[in-house]
Amino acid sequence: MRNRAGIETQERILAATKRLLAERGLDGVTIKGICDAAEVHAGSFYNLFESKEQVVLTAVREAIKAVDPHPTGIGEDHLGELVDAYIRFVMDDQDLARVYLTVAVSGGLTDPAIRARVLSHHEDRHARFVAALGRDRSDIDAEQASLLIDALLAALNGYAFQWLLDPTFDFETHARQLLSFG
Amino acid sequence: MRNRAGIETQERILAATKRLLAERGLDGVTIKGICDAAEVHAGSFYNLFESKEQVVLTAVREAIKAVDPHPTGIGEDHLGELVDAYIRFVMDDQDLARVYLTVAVSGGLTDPAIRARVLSHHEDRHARFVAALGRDRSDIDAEQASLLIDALLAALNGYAFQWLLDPTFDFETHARQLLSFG
DNA sequence: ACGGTTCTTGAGTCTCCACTCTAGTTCTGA
DNA sequence: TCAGAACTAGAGTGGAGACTCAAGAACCGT
Repeated sequence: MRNRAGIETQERILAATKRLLAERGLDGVTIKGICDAAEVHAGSFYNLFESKEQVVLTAVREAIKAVDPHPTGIGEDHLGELVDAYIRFVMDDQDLARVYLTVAVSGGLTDPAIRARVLSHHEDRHARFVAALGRDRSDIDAEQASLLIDALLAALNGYAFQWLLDPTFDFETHARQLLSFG
Repeated sequence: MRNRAGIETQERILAATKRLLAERGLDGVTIKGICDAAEVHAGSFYNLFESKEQVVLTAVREAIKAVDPHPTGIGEDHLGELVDAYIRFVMDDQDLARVYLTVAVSGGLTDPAIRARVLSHHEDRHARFVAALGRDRSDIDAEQASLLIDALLAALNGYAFQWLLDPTFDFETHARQLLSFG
């Protein structure tokens, strides 16, 4: 059983990990960095977490959960709502969004497990977007719809990446704009 | 003065560095990895290169040069030609393209110098694309043109990133498709 | 207020990395 | 061909990073 003090430091460590992940990316995070930021010594860290990997995975898992709060959710029957949901995710919890994007980007390139996860997540999203588009526009055939969604998601990802590099980039306006094409 | 043997080893080391950068990203590259891949010992490496940073920068510089062979080039007056040039860059020298993209992505997140470079390169490209669009379509005003190019470049970047994660992704077809929108 | 559990500390281990050094080998131009 | 320069091998250094450990301090149910 965990003491109140333990739970509190655990949360402090997790928060520090998220912040550092968002700031420095996967490889920029060190135990020393986390411990300094959380004002904790290495021994305490390892009393509360098994390994560096575990904190990072915990942080990432929370971020992924935040991207997709409702896998087959309500109120996302239309393309506009799906895009809105993504915009909201990015704007409402910017730190968590940065964690997700940073890890997807830096981890996707190097870690096969993360890459597989990112790609499969992309496929899921693609399917949902295509379904929504089909509902909105019955005049488009399946192949064309798939290509349109490819372009939409690519542009959303491109914007997200740009926002990662330049926090002043107006992600929301740009993302919303995309719906007026096609 | 450099011997023939030295020049050859130097090239082997540089080639290995590019391959590893493309495969593992900025942080995944180690001297040991490079030396193993190039079949060389650390002593030889440091006889031919000053530091790890130097080889990496050399590799990256070559990659950047390959992205933009003609900063104010001929035969790029139209949007289609600019997009074609980018597609050609990605398809013709895939390893170098991967180096560029990987470093832009993994370095852009962590290294302020690389980030600044990526962003300024993006701005340059944006300006050239907007100018080309203006030439093709005089009916579009400047602001609208800028937004359209934002979307086009974001989608191109998104596709490039997807191709990085999944080498079987058909970058060429998708990129070409983008021109039919807007 | 007592005893067992949980927390914290901080020095210490182990491994990996970038980089150095030296002694020996190969090249190359005169 | 031979001397000086360039190259290579491979052991070694110093530092950073992940993780451990033992001993004392704080916590908490009884």
